[in-house]
This record gives sequence, C-alpha cells and structure tokens, in this order.
Amino acid sequence: MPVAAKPNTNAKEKFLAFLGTKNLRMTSQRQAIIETVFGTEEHFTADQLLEWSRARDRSVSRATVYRTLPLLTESGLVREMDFGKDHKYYDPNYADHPNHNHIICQDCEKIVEFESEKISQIENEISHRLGFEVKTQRLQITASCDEFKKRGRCNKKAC
Amino acid sequence: MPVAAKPNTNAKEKFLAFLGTKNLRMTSQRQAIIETVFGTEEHFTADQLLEWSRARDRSVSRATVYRTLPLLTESGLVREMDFGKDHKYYDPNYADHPNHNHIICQDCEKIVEFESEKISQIENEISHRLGFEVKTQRLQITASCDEFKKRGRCNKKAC
DNA sequence: GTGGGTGCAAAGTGTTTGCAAGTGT
DNA sequence: ACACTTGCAAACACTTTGCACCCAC
Repeated sequence: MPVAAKPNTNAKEKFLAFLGTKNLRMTSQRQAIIETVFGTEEHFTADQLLEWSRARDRSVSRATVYRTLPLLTESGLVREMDFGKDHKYYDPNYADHPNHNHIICQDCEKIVEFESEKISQIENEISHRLGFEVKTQRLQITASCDEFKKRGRCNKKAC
Repeated sequence: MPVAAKPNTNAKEKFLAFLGTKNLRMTSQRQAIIETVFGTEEHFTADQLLEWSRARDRSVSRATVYRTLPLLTESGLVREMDFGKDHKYYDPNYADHPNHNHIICQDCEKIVEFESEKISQIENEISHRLGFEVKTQRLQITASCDEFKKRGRCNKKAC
C-alpha cells in the first residue's frame, strides 16, 4: 500500500471536471479509486489499484476499476505504461509533469522520472520538419546502475 | 502480406549466430519465420507473423511463432512495441537502426521512424548524471498531421 | 542417438461485458 | 424518474504449456 506521498488534490478536481463534461457521475466507488490514484506518486497495476481502493471502500469491484481506468487515461491525468513486464502499469504523475520521462534500471528494477526541456525542443523540431505537431510523447530509457555494478547493490534513494 | 522492402540478410546471419551461442537449432519453421521477419521493414503482430510465415511454409504453427518471438527479442534484432493498440507489435528494424524512434500519427494511423544523434547524446548525459548507463531507449511521439488538418487527408509517402 | 523442436489442444491470464439491481442528479 | 453505475460471473482474446511424436546435429 503506497504512502500518500504528495496527494494531488488539483488532479482530483480536474478529474471531477472531466466527469462533468461527459455527464458522468461521482460515486463512492469512483471516489475511492481516484483518491487512491491521486494519493500516490507510485506507478501501479490494475490489480494493485483494486486492492488499494478496496482498502478505502470494500464495495469497489474489479469491474469498476477496469471501467474507471479508461476514464482516467482519457482525461490525460494518468497514462498507461508498458515497461515490458507482464502487466500494464499506470502512472498518475501526468497531471503535474505532463512531459516526464522514465529511466528503468535493469539492476534495481526501480524507475526514475526526469524531465528535459532540451529533448522536448528537439522532438518538436524534428516532428515539425516531418510535418507533424507533437501531441504527447513517451521516452523510456533502460539503463544499468553504476553503483550496482561497483558494489553489487545500490543506495540511490530512488533505487 | 508485406513487400520484402529491404531484406536484411545481415540480420538473418546475426540471428543464426545467436541460435548457435544458445545451442539452438535451425528448423524449416524457424527459417520461414525469420525470413518473414527480416524480409520486411513493417511492424507486425504475432498473428500477422503467423499468417505470413505460413504462406512460406504451411507447417508453421501458432505455437512455434509464439516460441520464436522471445528468441527474436532476446537477440536484440527485434523489439516488442506497444503503440497503445490492442495488440503488441514487433519491429524488425533494430538490426540496422538500434536507436531509432517513432512518430505515431493520430490522424493517419501510420508510423514514421527517425533517428536523432542529439537526443541520444542528451539521454546519455542525463542518465550518467543520475548514475546510470543507457542500455536501450525507446521514444514514441504521438502527433497530429499538418497536411491532414489542412486538407482532411494526407499525401505523405509514409502516411 | 539424443536433446532440442513441433503441432495440437487444453489451460492460463488479464481484461471486457451482459444483466439485473442500485443510485446520483 | 431517468440515465448512468455497480457487482457478479461468464465470456473474451491473446499467450503459454503438456504431451507425444519428430528431426537437426
């Protein structure tokens, strides 16, 4: 169960507004789900989201989780991530950092997020040159960990 | 069925070498599969690969395709791609262009590949600063098409 | 000859959906 | 009231696997 690192109440409001524009309703189950989603900065799977949401409200069912996830991704506040694992992951940090990228450490299995204005600029240049306008972008770097290689373990906070 | 755009015989040799190092064998079914894979530059699904391979050798089964795909990805010559569609796609162009990126056009549904030395450099810098060494990288840009917006259709070769 | 490889069909896994009952607006 | 939502369990779609036979080395 994730620590509610930096609960993003702003994202919650945005999601409410999104529901409004689609004439969709707030229910106790959706409440539990979005509080879980925006109460953590961790990436999660559908299964984890179910478990965590049920801890807040036992009436949340798997079906509702699976029916709510597309709403969250459609709103742009959460993005589906494929890290090459068996399950899909969901990243709730797009409300605050819509252009962030990921480094996935081969050794520690952990994921570090970073932003780069330079990369964004180059992406825009190249896309424009090819006749496109960037809408969204995802960059994943798979890397090995210097510290892990030297000491056989890793003390990085994020690792 | 894909046109054999630029058959990559070099990749075929590399894959044979890869099989050798793992004490695996060349069979007529694997032959048909790798000729299909490296005889196109198109992205494909497991299902398409089965269909195309069976056109070369009717004895290729679905099971063998699914058992061969992990070998191809493990060799590094093919990469699994998630473009947010229902199926996974496989990209056979990593033998020649191990660092290429993708622009996915929202309007035309087509995919354009490009390479950028600059982006690679920045990736290396940032990763190094964070204590990592880049192993592989994947960048996907979702974009809209200028021409499509203006004319309602798109004449780009790649679109 | 032996150990890897194959097709087939059954089993598995994550996700979606039909339905009848429930509920927010 | 009406339309949107829900839980349940069945259905789905894609992928994996056990098995007996086959074949590359």
